[in-house]
Amino acid sequence: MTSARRPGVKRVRAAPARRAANAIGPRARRGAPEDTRARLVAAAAEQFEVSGYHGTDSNRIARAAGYAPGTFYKHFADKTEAFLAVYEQWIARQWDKLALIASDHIDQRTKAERMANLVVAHHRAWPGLRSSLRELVAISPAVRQAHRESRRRQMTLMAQLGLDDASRSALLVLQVERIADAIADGELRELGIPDKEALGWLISLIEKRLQPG
Amino acid sequence: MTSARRPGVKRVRAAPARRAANAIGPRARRGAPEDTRARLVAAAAEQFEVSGYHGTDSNRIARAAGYAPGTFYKHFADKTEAFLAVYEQWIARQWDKLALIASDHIDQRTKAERMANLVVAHHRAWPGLRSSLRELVAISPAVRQAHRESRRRQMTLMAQLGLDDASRSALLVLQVERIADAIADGELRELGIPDKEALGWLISLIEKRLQPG
Amino acid sequence: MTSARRPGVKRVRAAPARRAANAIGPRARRGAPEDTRARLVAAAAEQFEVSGYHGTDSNRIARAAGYAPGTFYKHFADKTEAFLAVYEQWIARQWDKLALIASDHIDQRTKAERMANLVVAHHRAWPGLRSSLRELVAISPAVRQAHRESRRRQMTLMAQLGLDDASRSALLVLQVERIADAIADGELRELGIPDKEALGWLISLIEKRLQPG
Amino acid sequence: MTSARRPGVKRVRAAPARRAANAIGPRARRGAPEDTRARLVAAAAEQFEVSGYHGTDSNRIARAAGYAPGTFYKHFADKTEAFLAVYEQWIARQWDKLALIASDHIDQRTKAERMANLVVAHHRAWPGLRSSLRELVAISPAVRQAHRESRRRQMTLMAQLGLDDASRSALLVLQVERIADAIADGELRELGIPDKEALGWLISLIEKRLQPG
DNA sequence: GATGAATGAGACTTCATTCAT
DNA sequence: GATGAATGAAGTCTCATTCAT
Repeated sequence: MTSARRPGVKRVRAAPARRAANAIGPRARRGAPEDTRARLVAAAAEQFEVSGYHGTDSNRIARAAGYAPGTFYKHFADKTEAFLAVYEQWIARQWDKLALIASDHIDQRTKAERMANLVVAHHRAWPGLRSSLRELVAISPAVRQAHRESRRRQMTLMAQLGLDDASRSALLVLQVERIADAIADGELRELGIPDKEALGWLISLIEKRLQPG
Repeated sequence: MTSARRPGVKRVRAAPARRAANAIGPRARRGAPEDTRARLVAAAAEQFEVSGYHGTDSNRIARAAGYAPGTFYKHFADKTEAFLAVYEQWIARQWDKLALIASDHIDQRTKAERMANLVVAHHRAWPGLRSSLRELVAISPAVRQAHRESRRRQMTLMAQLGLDDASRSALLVLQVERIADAIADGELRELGIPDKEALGWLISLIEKRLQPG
Repeated sequence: MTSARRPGVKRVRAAPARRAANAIGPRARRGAPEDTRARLVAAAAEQFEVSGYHGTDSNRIARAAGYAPGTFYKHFADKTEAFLAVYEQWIARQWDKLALIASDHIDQRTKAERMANLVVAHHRAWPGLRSSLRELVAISPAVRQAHRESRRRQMTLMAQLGLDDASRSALLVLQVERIADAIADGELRELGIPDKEALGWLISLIEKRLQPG
Repeated sequence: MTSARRPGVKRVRAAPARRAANAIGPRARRGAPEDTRARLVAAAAEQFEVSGYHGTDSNRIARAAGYAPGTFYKHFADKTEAFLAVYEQWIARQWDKLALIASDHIDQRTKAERMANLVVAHHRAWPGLRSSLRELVAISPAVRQAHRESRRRQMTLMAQLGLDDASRSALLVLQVERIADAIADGELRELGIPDKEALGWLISLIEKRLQPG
């Protein structure tokens, strides 16, 4: 499941795919704009994941989604906006699932386990996306702002999950995110720490916060 | 009917101007290659820090160092190689200072404080560099490998500082680095955690590891 | 202390001017890709002819055809590919005309005369192209291979023209080509041999082959 | 002895050879200027042969000869001049040997054989050089002029060898050169004509001219 | 005479973005 | 709404040539 990355910073991409009508993705149907947009976002997510933000070009995203280059710009003002859309979908999906687990009637320990596993799986599936996000947060004001807003929403959600101490919640979010990234990147493994150990650490962090007290 | 040809094979180039019109940096002195390289590395560090890896171009680095574009490529095979050089210098400087503190005859608490402050200061001074590094580690095999090797050297150093548990040392390095990044990025501040608190956390992490036991 | 960053990821590009200031060729019409390609090939042929392969740059070819630099690379992977296209068109045109003459109901002598004149005229019109071709055949595997394949097709054509002895046909092709080149280059003239004499030689070479027996 | 060529027009050269003191060739001794020049010419011949005129850079020639880049320009005004020097040496050597054979007291047939073999061997040893020459003759006035002068000298030599019909001598030179090139290039082989047959043709061409009659 | 660090014009190529159809 | 041909600024890298030492 580890995604293929381009071998260097130098462009070495999948061959430009010069198919007949240069159709790359599934044949696009003329249809509801939301569908088109959804297909574009999905294609963008995949391309960003595989090649990174800078290694992905908007024409390829469009083609991968089954559209022509122009269509991309009918739905996004520019490439950054597409990245933002991808990020928002990514994070929304994670929090939807987290909320679902939170609302389950199971014991705190199991909840913590499921949450930790969910987050780690989510990060592991999109390491390239995560890494592009971190870079863009540092470099693009638009992405940075979106990131902040997303964080704020997370805080609200955590409050709804019953965590009243904002400062500690913040710390939790940050720690969980960072550790999940490290697991996904394989950094911990390389340092001799088995994923299981790191996961255990994650679980206990979450559990501690879940139990009011 | 014989077609006109260009006057010769010689490309008529303007004689290398005494002083480039678009020179940006300080006048370059002709000198030892190490000096030139050092100036280029310094300029590259600054440019990468300010504009990120992808936002920096090699010509600008050269000009900022006071040289012409070609000079850059006399010292680095490509932009990645220059980034690597910057990274290596960055990390070497940090660890030199850390080693110095470690060898000081002061109590553990003070040592931990100084170390934490040093690392945080170092990260705070170069947040853009850090962020580019993280992206390149994810995308460029060359950078990833260099990063790994650097980590291995750090482990060796930590062992020399008297930390015998490799696994825990690894965890320490990772945690410290991540927290320092978070402080430098302002992520913690944004989440309502004052830098001071995070710094305190860092110090206690280090201190715990310093005291054998 | 947070360092200044560039305003965004978006590279602020000037909007594509309605009509490029440095447009050289005729106004390009948006149209069928084949037309664009044809114009590019024609422009490339002219440029290669005038300045030689190494003296021609792809941007100039594009501009001469009435397009922007990028358009060139929509149609050719690189400069070599463009050269190949030019060569193929060049040779196809010659052989089309030769086949036409061959199918004429005229006596052998007249046929030989027309063929010789045609070939010489064709070489005389493109001496620079011929000379670049010879260099590239020696240096570029791609061009060399194309050249060989073209030769093979010529052999087939000659067989269709009624020449059954392959080895002698081969010799004929080579001799004709070489002599035509020499006439076009003016080498023979410089050595005191009038073009007419060389042409006569060419004609008799062809005539001898045309008459079975 | 067939020389390796670069795989395409795209630069793919032997690795830049970053040896310690970037010495590539034999250690150069400070000595008579003629020796230095001779070494440079020899190195240039080899480089041009292997990489072609445009694929060879003057710095590499200098290094290959054991000198620094600047030294190259102490001996040649530019790259073309170096190529000219190589060409002149190449042709002088051939004609020296031809003159030697001519003055031998052997029968005409043996003379013709030796001459043909000599010329073919000479061309076979330097196909890359020949091919660069042909291109430069077409493109560079300086090389073209040198080529013409060399031809004129050849005519004089042929007259001294006892060939009084200038026009026929000219034709002989041209034919011999062209056929030798074709053999060296492997063009005839590719067309199914064994080198031996072509060589036989060459011999009889020469023999016919040698015998006054 | 030799050195070699430095030069800088310019070649090739990419890709985000536009707009006429 | 979709298309896709076209755009052109800009980035990476090369190499013939110079000149201070």
